Amino acid sequence: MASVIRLLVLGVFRKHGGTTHGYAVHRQLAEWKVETWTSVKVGSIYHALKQLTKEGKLRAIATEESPEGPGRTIYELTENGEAEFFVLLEQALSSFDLEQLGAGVAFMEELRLERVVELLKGSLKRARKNRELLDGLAPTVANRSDPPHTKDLLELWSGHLSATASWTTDLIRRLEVGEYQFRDENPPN
Amino acid sequence: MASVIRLLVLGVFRKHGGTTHGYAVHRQLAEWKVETWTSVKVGSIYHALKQLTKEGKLRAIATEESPEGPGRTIYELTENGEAEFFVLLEQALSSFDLEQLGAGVAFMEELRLERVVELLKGSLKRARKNRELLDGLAPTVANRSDPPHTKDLLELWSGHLSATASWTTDLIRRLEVGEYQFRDENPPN
DNA sequence: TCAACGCTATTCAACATTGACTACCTCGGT
DNA sequence: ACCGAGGTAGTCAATGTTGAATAGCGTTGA
Repeated sequence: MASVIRLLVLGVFRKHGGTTHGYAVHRQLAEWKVETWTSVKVGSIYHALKQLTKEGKLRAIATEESPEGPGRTIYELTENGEAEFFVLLEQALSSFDLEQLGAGVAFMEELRLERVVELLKGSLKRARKNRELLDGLAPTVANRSDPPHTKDLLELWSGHLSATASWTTDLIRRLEVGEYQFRDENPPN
Repeated sequence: MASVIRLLVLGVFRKHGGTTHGYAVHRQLAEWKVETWTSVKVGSIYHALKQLTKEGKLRAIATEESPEGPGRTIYELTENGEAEFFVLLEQALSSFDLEQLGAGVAFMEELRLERVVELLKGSLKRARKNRELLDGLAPTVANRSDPPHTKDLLELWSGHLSATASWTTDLIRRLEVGEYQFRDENPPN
């Protein structure tokens, strides 16, 4: 699932009014400390730009000679790209993969609050189901002390899913008590 | 870090006496339920075999016409490959990445018990340090309720590291009370 | 008997990722 | 005046990943 970088790139384009260049994306992601909660690398940004362009989700509109340093290629978000953004966003918020889920949360206010809660509850359900699956597998594998220690490994993942689930639960609670301001809400007075 | 698949492949070779073919590796990994605790895919096995061969860590010794189905290429583990296995194994047991750590644990009895405990303690220390780093970053980022919600995302990772750390702590405890049988130990009587 | 399915065993092309490299500019210090 | 560090902006080749495709063989049930 390589869609994290694509979601991030498209999200930055929206935040920047639909028009930017690679380095600005880079700076924005750095400002957001994205390296701490994903494994995206700088090089991938430019690849994503090219790939998204090839797919008609971005359009290269100019090569600006920047005052400082080399010229930059300016891209523009297309309608197709907008659509892709929302597809990826919904996917991300439905996932229980750390990076995916994180990237989704970063842009969650682009959806309606109710929709976000709905998707997160789906993610939670899936995480729990997966956890039960792992726990259910445990009796079918060999002893904990026998290599390759599948039982131990299943527990490692189970614990990880558990941690994700409680974080998500907490986030849903905060969303439901209105701790986050969404565009379509009235501010509390 | 793509080394998980390489460690797994080399590990299967050792378990199979240093000589096997791709499909056997595939079956072994399936038997170990590796898909549940890593994201390795079948296709990657064959790539790893070729790459390791190019690097002199495996040697293609024959193309056997198998009784059922197509012919299989038999590979043999070289001395170079043995060395690589131990490098990757130590790396994996020092990591706090889920897949990496898991793959390391799967083959941990190839090292001495004391060494495994030492490496796991290192991993634990690194995980804790990383967690502190994330927690230390929290005050420097914007409000939890401001996009991209970096604070929330840092907490997600912090929780994840926490879960990994307690699993590792538990494993170390079990290792230290002798719940796992290592080759160089005397069986308890 | 024979079609459909699933197992055996691998290849391949398309796509993604990475890190190193290029190259240009500014600014502060010596 | 010149050097080095660091910011700006991106390319590229090597490497890795994925899913689909290929293709032969055995089994089973209609």
